[in-house]
Amino acid sequence: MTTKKVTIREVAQASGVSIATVSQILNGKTKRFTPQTITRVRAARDQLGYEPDYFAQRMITKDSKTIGVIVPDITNPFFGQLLRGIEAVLFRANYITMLCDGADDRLKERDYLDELTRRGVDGFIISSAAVASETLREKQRPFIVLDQKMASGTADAVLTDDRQGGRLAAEHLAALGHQRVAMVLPAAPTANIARRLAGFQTVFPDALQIDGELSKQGGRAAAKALVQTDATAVFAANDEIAFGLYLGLAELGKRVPEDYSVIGYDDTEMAEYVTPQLTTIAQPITALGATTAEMLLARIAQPDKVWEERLLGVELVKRFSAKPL
Amino acid sequence: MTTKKVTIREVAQASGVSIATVSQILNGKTKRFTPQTITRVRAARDQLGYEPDYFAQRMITKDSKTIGVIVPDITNPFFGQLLRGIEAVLFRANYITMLCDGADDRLKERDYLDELTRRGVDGFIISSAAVASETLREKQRPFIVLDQKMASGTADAVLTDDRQGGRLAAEHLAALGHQRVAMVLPAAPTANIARRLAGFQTVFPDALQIDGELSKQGGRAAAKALVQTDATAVFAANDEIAFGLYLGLAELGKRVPEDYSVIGYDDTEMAEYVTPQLTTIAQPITALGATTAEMLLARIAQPDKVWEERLLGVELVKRFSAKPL
DNA sequence: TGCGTTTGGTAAAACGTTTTAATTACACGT
DNA sequence: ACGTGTAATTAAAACGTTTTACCAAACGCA
Repeated sequence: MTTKKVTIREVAQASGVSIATVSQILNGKTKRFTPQTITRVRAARDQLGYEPDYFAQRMITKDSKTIGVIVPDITNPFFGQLLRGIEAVLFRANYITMLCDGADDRLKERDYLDELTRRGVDGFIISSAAVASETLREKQRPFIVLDQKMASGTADAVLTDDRQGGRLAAEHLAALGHQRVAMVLPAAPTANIARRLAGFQTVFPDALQIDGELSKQGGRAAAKALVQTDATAVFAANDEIAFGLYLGLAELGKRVPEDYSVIGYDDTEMAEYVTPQLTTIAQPITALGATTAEMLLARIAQPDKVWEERLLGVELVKRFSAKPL
Repeated sequence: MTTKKVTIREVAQASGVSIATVSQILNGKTKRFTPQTITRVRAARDQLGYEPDYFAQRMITKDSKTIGVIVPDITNPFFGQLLRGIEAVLFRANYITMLCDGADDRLKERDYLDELTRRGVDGFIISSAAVASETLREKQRPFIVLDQKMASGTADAVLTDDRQGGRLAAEHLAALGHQRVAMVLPAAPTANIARRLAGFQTVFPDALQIDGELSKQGGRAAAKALVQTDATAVFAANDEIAFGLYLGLAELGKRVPEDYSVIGYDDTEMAEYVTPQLTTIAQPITALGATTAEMLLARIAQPDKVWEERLLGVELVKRFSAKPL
């Protein structure tokens, strides 16, 4: 706090021109100036170590070079990987990402939304179902919603083919000879989870549904309900639940895959490291993040272009948690 | 973008007072005004939906109510949990946290540091070893460094008792009858990892050291080196490595804990869900984050208080990945 | 009445930029 | 000598607050 800030005025002084000149030259509007002045100004800038004051700049040009990202649970490695993708492209475009962990708290997410708006973020990436699209729209900022289809034709969106993912899981189980199957998913599923279920039901119209939060704990608890049924295979709404199932089932003396085949969803890194290695539906997590960020940037650059919607594919990766009946 | 911003001037107009009055009242400096004007102003504020412009405010009062947090790898669940702790207390204090994923890239971390400084963050929480304390100091901002002891008496720090953690792991292994043991850790360990090693060597002065990055991949690769030795037990520098070891060992036809006892470090959530459940040294991860944030806030409130250093305890949690020889 | 003191409030400066319209200087053609 | 055009630069407004010093009116009191 000891060294005081060097201002544009001092640079102007040092190079013997007006502050308007300095501002323009340093912002690349170099057309109208003579080579000498240009070098003179730049030299002064370097020599004094001048950095334009961020807030003063923002007062004029209202953009902030900042994107707000809201995720529901930063503790879930899925979002860690997703953020990698988002953040990488944003950083390359010189944007700073403001990460907000909603912690599954609707109110908190709202607060964040308000505060970030006040702070003039240039756009939002919403990866949580908890924020309604109207709320978002009234903020009058570009936003893109991830993995959560909203009223279409009214916002950008990037989706993965959840329906296909659900079907893939079901088909694999069916091919393995399973007839009685269950899916564990939250009691109030978000749109994307619901689509996974729908896809699953394409093959198993009367699959059992077991309640379970989207977390390891949720899966662990769901195991108790599972063993009461006559199902021989489970489809977990995400990998975290599947991991929970592993433990919950073990606690009840059941083995995977001998007693229960289980299929996860996401293909998070850990899926490969768990025993037995988890058969799961792979989403291109990092690519998902990257694509999202790119689309938002495109929207910011060109606010009036037509709404775009992108669908990314998924695939089944067979490992060892599902076996023939 | 259609509705234009409502400014303090309009509020003043609406309540028939000057903008100075509005500003003061709305900032709680309510002492000098009559109850009626106060209510009148507040009413106008509410009625017009006035929100002070963030950037204009920041131009005057230089604080930004923002903390920059830099982590080396957001993909590692340890940092997810840590962030939970940090973010929760910051949010409660009305601070926004700007999360930056260093992605193990020194240069990127530097860039972030520069940019955040320019944007006037009120302080930094550094959880990565890659940024040097001098670099940090020259930013002239309060900062606190986590789990990484720097030149002491010159910055705040919160540490966990890594040395004790290392010793605990070693003692457990010794009690189980192991004599030949190894530790896997990065070739260029950071200060905290080095302390774990030192503690471990307290009991096993000539423990083998196997190179391995702090990731699942790192552990997986290290397994190959491990099986070349005559060690019967491994101490992994963190849980991620331990998980990697599980897989790597399995790929080589070895079983845990029958062939190798393994002990992890961190007690991340996953430790309980893996099979066999991982014996590990528990750090109070979320508390660690919370404490750090609190200390930084305290420093910001009172920049000249004496440097503080806090040491948090660790404990051994026995599960099933280490067994008697 | 006169005078210091409190009360309630405001004018104006300051924060550090960007941007627009104006100004100067000069060359050129007639 | 005079307009005309153009190239280089700048003065000044604007952005929306907070803060400080000052002011007028009312009050207390001998």
